[in-house]
Amino acid sequence: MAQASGGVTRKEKAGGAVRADASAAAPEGGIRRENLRRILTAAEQVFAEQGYGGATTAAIALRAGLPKANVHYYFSTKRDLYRAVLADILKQWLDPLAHVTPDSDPAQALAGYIRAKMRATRDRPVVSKVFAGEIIHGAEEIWGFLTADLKSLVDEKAAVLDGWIAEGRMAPVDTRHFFFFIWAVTQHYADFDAQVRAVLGRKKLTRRDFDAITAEVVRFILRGAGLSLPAA
Amino acid sequence: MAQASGGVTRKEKAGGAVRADASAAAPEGGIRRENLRRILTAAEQVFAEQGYGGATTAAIALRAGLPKANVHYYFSTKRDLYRAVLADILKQWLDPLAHVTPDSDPAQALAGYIRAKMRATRDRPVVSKVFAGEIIHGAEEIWGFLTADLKSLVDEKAAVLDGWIAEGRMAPVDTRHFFFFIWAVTQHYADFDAQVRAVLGRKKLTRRDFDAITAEVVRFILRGAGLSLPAA
DNA sequence: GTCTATACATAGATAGAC
DNA sequence: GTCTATCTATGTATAGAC
Repeated sequence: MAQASGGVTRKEKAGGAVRADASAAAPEGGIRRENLRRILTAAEQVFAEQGYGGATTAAIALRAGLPKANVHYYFSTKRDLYRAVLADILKQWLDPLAHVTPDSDPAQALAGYIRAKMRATRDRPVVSKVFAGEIIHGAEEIWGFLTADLKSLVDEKAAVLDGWIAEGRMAPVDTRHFFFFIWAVTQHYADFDAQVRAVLGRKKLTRRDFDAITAEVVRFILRGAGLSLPAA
Repeated sequence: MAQASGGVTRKEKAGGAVRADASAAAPEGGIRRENLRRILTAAEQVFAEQGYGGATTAAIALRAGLPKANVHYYFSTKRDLYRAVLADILKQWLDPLAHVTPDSDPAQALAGYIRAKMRATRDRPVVSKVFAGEIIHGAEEIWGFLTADLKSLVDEKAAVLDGWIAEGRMAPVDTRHFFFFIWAVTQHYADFDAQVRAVLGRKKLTRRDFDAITAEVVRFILRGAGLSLPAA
């Protein structure tokens, strides 16, 4: 409130980008940070619901609770904002694969990976939908990520699985396609949830539903790799 | 050329919809039919590439090789055109499931279904992408189809599989989710082909690639159901 | 039945007061 | 750093000559 903006004699360059200068006492610690977060969250939802083409900056601003011009202040173009949303998403996309290491038990490691993917699906379905839309429409914006980061990681983890196969610890499958199968099935429950609910005749899937589905998915995929979990 | 359009004294109602009246000798059999086909094909591609929101009637008209106004002559709104494209798609969506009947051999029948789905994926990837986009964004337009036609068909076919399970002819799986798994994996190769190509490091998947992938998919899914094909 | 020209709305983006 | 008012481009849709 008491934000005295006048009287600053120091010259300031226009167009500064990364500067996190919080002159004049930001009361609750970073309006900028807060607004960025609001915009990114809102954008993620609108892009997921409407697609890139169908999303409007007005709708994003509305959901973020900010005026339209404010969105353009932080992201000069709609495409810029879209890229930022994708960058945000990619950061968390690779994490779950950490479960898969050469010395782990195949069934346990893969089950862990699948469960992590299903958990991400349940907790942040919008993320999966934005990602899906991007790939369906050609993946122009994340082509570099797919051909570099994702490809190397898959190559690396596929090699781990190939090792397991060589040791007779799992059935001989095409390991890279095996990852595709895992992604296909897990993401299906985020991206195609409308179809899943329609066919099952459910208005909404409960947490309990999701746990049951996860167990079924794990069983199915492991069996496809000639594995199974101890009955516990 | 010699198309005498004047002199018709017969009164014609405006806004007639379904009339297939080919007055005044259509030389090569149905300009209307031909144009409708061109528009629908073009629209299918543009919707697949850009999404509903990103698609423009101008782009569709351009690809159809017709003036923009002509598109609006046949489909008064963009949404109408979109609905027509979806209707076209839904007609062929259920067909492949015909393979699955109570008296068929489980492995053979399911393999046939999976192969049919993969073939459709390869031959008409755009169809799958339009369908995917529609579901991802809430399936408003095809909700009726999903909850009625698709649901009944799945319920019916799931009952067939439940029968097989009761007879011990396949592993006990949740049969409706089993269909989700099949759709997820098969459609992944149409909808996420960009990701598949990026990770495999291939510019384009050949016909041979596709046959190999299909075989791998069949093996994987059947094994997930405790089945396998005779080695042939 | 076809197509040019155009109306009308809304989109993305910016200028400039605060 | 924020936001009202506005510019310009583009989109959907239509009127009306041919």
